[in-house]
Amino acid sequence: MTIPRLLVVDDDEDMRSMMTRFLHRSGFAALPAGTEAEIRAHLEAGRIDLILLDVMLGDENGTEICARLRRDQDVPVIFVSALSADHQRMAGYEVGADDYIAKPFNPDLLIARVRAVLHRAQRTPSLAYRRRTETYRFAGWVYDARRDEVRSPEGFEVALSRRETALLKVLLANPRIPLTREEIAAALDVAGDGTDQPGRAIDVLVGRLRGKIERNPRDPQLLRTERGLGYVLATDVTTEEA
Amino acid sequence: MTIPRLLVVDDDEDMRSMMTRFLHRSGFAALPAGTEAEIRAHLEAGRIDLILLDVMLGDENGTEICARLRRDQDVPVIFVSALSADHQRMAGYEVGADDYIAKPFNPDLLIARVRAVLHRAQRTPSLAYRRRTETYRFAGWVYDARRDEVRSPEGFEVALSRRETALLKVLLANPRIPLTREEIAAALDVAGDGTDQPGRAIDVLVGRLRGKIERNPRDPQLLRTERGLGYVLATDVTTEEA
DNA sequence: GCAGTTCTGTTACATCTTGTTACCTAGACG
DNA sequence: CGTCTAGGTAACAAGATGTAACAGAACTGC
Repeated sequence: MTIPRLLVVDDDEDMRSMMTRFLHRSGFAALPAGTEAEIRAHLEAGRIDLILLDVMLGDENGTEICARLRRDQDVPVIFVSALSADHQRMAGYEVGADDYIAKPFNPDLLIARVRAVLHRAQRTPSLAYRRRTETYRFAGWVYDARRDEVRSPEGFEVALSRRETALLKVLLANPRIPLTREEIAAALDVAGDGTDQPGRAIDVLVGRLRGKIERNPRDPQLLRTERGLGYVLATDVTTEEA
Repeated sequence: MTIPRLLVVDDDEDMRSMMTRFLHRSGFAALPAGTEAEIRAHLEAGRIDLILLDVMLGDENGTEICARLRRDQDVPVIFVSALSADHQRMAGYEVGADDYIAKPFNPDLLIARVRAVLHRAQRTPSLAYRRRTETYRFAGWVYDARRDEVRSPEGFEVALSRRETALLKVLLANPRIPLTREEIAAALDVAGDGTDQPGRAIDVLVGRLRGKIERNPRDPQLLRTERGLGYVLATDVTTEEA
């Protein structure tokens, strides 16, 4: 079972990054999107398991977007909105929403409801009555989250620093999805204070992780560079519950 | 589509009949139940599409019932409860609920949420997403899109830059079809801003790719020039699904 | 506390990528 | 053969990325 891929649609950058961060921490892949065109592009480009859709998108309207999507897409949609009156919720369900969450929301509750919808959509087993994923495998490597240890394909244990481990987790939560330095930094700095310096910390961190998990760090096969964009874990990841 | 059959589990007779009435009015079959034994009897006796489960059932506890049901049943469950605090909701989702509705509730909203869960539960779990072609072969060369690597007929891996790889992909997608510089540029610049300068970037790029995949770059056999028109990949291409 | 070790961000410089420019060659055509 | 034009490509420049070296922070064992 691969990691669920969610689309986070919100025109507020802060809200989007906040939600993305929480989702990443909970083991989801979260892709940002701002317009209907971007949503459709993502749907065509690859598997999307669920869309978190803001109702008020500047001049756009989330419900109308959802209604149009529903004409040819059955992807699960959860509305996230500051409009919490019953008739507004009703409008959401009428255009085919799977759930409707009022802002401000409890992040843990959001995650729980995302899991519930995903479970019902039969794309991922609900983690509710199962253990949280504890083991990730990729390209022969194994990351055991419980023991917090990494083993190479040959079985040797590789010591990663805290920061390197955090980076690996972020990547494992988003296999094959290019992440910008900003996204990575945001996911690493859970207490993101927004003071994002334009330093090269992420580059150096990536280089250090490469030095430990790449066969030939000068020619990285796993942790690839997306020039002008960021980095991507260029392999599939399988997960197992403990 | 037959009429959905719901189980209404509540120990309060008034609440039960009220919910049942609303459900009937909305075209559902609503069966009352009060205990776990009754629930299981119904599940075994016939099809049940969804359970509306009160959290506080006298001396029984709805969440525990749900947790036990989940061991062998995947029937959708919506909790209906006067307990609306976040941690109480979380507890509901943790035992596998599909939704959690606080009392008192708006009957129309209840119906809408029932419909949403039913829709999601009854949808076909197909939604197979098509894999993209992963391997291209041409004139002995192999381009593995998954690994993003190119191998010469002799088996050597050839390192292409991102831009060169993109060009190769465009050509592989259009074998034997001459492409103008404008068409190539448009295909390469996904975020085509329309500002197409008449520069020689494509010519130089073609030259660089030739330098890597042509036996004799001065006498190109694969990436031919169509004088006055553009360039063409002068070979057949076979593709394989992963 | 304290000294040694490890971790992590910054900096500086090397390297890689890619578009532009300038100049050259190959064909076309008379 | 001379001229003209499209195309080839070396050289350059700008920008992005890789990484060694350094220093302060954090941590460890005592």
